[in-house]
Amino acid sequence: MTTVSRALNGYDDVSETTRARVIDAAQAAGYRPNPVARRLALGRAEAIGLVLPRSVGDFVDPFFTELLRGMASVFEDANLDLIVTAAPEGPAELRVYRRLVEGRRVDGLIVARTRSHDERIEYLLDQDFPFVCHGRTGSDRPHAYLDMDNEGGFLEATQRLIGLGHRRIALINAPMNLAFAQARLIGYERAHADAGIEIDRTILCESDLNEESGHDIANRLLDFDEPPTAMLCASDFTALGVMRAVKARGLEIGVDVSIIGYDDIPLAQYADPPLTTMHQQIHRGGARVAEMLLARLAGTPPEDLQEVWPPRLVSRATDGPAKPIKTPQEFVEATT
Amino acid sequence: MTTVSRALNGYDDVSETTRARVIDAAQAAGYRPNPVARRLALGRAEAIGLVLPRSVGDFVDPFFTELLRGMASVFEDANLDLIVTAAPEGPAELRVYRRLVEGRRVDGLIVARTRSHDERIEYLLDQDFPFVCHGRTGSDRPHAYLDMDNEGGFLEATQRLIGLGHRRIALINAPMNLAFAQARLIGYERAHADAGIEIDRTILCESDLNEESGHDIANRLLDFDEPPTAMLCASDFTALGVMRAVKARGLEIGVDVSIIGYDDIPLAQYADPPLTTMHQQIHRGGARVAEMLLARLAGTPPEDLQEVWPPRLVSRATDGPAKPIKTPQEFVEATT
DNA sequence: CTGTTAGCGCGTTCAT
DNA sequence: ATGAACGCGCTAACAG
Repeated sequence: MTTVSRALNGYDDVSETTRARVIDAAQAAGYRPNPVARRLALGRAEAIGLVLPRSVGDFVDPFFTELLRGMASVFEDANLDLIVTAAPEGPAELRVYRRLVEGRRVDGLIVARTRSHDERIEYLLDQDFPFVCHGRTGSDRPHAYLDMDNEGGFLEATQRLIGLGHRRIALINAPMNLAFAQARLIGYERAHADAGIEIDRTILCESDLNEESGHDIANRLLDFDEPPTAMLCASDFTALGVMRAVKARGLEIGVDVSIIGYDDIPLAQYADPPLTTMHQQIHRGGARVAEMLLARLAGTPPEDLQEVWPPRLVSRATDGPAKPIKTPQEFVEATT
Repeated sequence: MTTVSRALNGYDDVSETTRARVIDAAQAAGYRPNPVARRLALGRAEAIGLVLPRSVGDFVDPFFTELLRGMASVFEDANLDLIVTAAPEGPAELRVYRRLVEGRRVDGLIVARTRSHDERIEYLLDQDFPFVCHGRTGSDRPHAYLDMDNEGGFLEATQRLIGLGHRRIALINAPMNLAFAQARLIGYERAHADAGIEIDRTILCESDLNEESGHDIANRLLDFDEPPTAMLCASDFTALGVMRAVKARGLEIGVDVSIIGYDDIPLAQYADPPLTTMHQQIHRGGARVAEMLLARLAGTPPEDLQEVWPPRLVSRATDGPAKPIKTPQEFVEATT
């Protein structure tokens, strides 16, 4: 019985012939070690947890399935179960984390949708519990994360618009409690600072990451005396809403108003006109986060598990050169 | 020690005062029963499995997150872990099921995206393993399921189009190996039979449930000598692709061509024009499936766990009366 | 009503 | 290189 365990778990103090014999016998008898007994003996849960966050407009977020799929196969290969729970933001959320951690139900956690001040992360750090974030957070204590370079992405997108001559670029950001929203604002600001352009704070907005919200905000912006000539959106869904508002006013997208989205959802390339946006590899990101957690559990210090992936600008047809702004003088000339 | 277990697990052979004392002490000491030890003693996994299927165009499926969320809270309240894995269709998929079932990693399973002939279901029935399907399948052996009434939904949608005077209604269905695709075809056929309308099989198509596929199929249909006056789509994404193709030809949606989608994705109401489609409550469905599995584990026979929910037609602006078909005679009169 | 004892099925010391 | 005995932390059967 002992030998069986040692053979199956690949110990080196068992002869190869014996091992082969054991494996054959196990195969023939259809024997599978009971994972629960194994877990009790080892004192490990052999499971990883992921808590699905619920925030506004989350239905529109096709990412979690993709993220899950990316992670699932990695964990499966490592013989770890992936346990998924759900919790709304707030005290209930932390209770779920406590149950998982203090109930020793999981050996590690993936924290998704990080917030700039994130109590979940502070809690896990306090408990010295292994985890990897998908996204960054404000905490200065070392921890593992994989994040997209939101700052760089918005820097690039903003620079592109500035390069096209735009000077009034609205930012339709995500809710500012989300860490990536802050990063994006910084990228946006940096591009302006580098170009020596002053930002009009009245055209900085927060959206709920869905179509309707983008539509409403765009309408508000277009009502301004001096509306923005370009709008930089936090998600493609937001951008689609913006496009709808712009079209409804008879303005031409990419000519009268330039629009850039974020995420590169499959629909983006089929929008009318096709949407310029930033692409990121969700599936591969999920797999990588899982691998990082494996490394963390194997002892790699968190400082060595910090990655930032660049998004890729996908240039399509919703952005174009800024219309030269007419001076009052020119305006008179043009209309007479 | 025994008393502790009995008190905490709510047995009735322990005095209330003792129970209170035990609970207080447990609270004070921060004691949490070790779930792994409990599982070993009970011989249960206290976990439920869900295998994410991967098929064509799945990225566009925003449902799984919603479905997961619906299930997760129910299982959490029942102290069951929800274990999520992923597998592509095929032999690998069945291996994942085997690992879960034969490795005693879960007490029950949710089977999503059922196929008309579904080996997963046959396997689970053979093993006499508890499970609930989200969707139906061709098996005649009794098993638990929650399904949307796809047949009724497409019956209703088709009847609506027929009522509007349409006689050439294209069906842009999902891949026919999926059970719901077959049900939808039947609903479509029944509506035609009831109205005494012959179906032209050349306008029956299969799409990949995404925008691009809908676009391509619509273009093919519109090239016909006698193109359909209405198109019934398997998903809203498909319908959006159809709309794009129709618009590109300068045809007016809801006038020249009527379109009905399926799913009522959030974007549907903001499409141009707003999309008529069928709505279903994914989140509540997920919760219900979870409850049904709980009942199944508690001993309810599968025959008593079969539910079919009606989808709801959401009438918006992509469908309208069929243009009266001109006879050659009328055509001559109209053009002279 | 409550305490004692055995056993769930592994992994792992310690002998051999 | 292998086998015997113990323990992981809990629940359940059995006494008291």
